[in-house]
Amino acid sequence: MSSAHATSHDPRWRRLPEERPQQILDAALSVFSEHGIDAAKLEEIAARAGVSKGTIYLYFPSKEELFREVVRQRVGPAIANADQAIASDGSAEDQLRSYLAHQWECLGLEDSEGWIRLVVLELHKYPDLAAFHWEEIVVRSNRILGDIIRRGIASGEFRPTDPQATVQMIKALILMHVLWTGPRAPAPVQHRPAPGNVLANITDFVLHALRAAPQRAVPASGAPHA
Amino acid sequence: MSSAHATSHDPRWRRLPEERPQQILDAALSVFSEHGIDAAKLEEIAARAGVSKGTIYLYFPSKEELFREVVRQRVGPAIANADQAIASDGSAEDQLRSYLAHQWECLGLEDSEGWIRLVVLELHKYPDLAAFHWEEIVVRSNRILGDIIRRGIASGEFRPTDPQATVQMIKALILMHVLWTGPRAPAPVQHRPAPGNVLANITDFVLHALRAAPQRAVPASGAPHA
DNA sequence: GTCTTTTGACTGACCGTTCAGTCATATACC
DNA sequence: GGTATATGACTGAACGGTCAGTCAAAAGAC
Repeated sequence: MSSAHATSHDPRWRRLPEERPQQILDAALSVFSEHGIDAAKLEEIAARAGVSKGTIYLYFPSKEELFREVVRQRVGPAIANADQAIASDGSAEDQLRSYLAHQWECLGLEDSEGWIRLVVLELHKYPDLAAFHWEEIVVRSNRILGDIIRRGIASGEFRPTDPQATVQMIKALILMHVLWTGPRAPAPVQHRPAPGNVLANITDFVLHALRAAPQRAVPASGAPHA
Repeated sequence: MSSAHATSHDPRWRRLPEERPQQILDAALSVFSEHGIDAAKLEEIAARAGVSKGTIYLYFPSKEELFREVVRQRVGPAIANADQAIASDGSAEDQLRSYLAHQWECLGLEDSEGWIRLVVLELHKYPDLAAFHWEEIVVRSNRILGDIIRRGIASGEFRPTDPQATVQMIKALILMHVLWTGPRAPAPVQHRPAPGNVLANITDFVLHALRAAPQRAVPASGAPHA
């Protein structure tokens, strides 16, 4: 509605040069998540951003560069955030529990499943972006989880293992289960694991795999688990 | 320069109507593995089969139907085979060890990594084929592994868990590690896990996660509340 | 020669990219 | 305030490359 202006119709568009890049990046994130890199159509990104195809090229030089910018401005920070927010005190087991819960929560968000798919499936086609992603995201993320494992081993809570290998076990479980519980899971709906149980099952599996063996000389009573 | 005597040159092609379908299916398997469904080009399949593009259409009505036939005739049997060949005697732990080793061996073969990628990440675009794959391959395969788990639980070798959830843990570990050790892994070469260690690490991780606690004493060792 | 099999140029659709033109807004001038 | 002019954000038709699928003609088999 135009209060000051008495024009007969709403303008077909408004000048919003400051907001355009963000609108386009948001639209691109959702379309890339949904369809992957190659299958994402600029027409659809434009439509979701509420602009026309040509407008995208006023702000980004190409589809590939638009993709890079989405990674830098949207995805990178989101993943970095998923790795933060872990209490640094408490037992290694508690830390690991809260790490798993936080990861599961972050990866359950809207675009995560599609983006994981994209990274696993298509990112290798863009080697420099894959390298960027590896260094900036994966290495950092692995170090955080690795530190939890190492601390647990040092304190005797966890049995001695190769921390790097253990990190990969845990990530494999999380990532695969995100794919399997997401909207494009291969299983018919009625056969999918209930998302509520999955976190508990992963946590249980991981902790049993890592906990130090009981010391035989000191029998004790009571089970840590029901 | 020495042709026997009669013909002036070798024929450019021979009529091989019986062998054509197999040649095309083999070529299609390798190209689909390498590039995925959408990015696979019929020209490339034709070239690898040693025929021209038009010939494919003499034997298969469309790219999608060709893909279906590859699944039915090549991939399905291969995966079924990977699930067989497990000794049915011995302890559950031995069975699980040999199951993991056999899977790892089968999935290390040439086209496996590409197909896993394709199935996990792209198959959902073809819902009826995804349903076919689920029923014919996944359910069957999960039952075999599930039986090993159930037997181990029944015999007391493994702690009680939800067998279905456990099957998914194990499959998640195997599948993800196949992707991570394959040629299109996201990690720079020097950071990839050595394939030789991966099987041992997975086996170790899984067995520790599943083994029943020692029966006489479940100790509260370590100092969780330090 | 006839019949079967194969070829590869062709078609049409699709999509990233371009650019000449449109029009909402800002500024200059009264 | 109102009107003229300038700006540049935005549009969408058009272009060029790619690729699944077609078909008339060529090449083998007999």
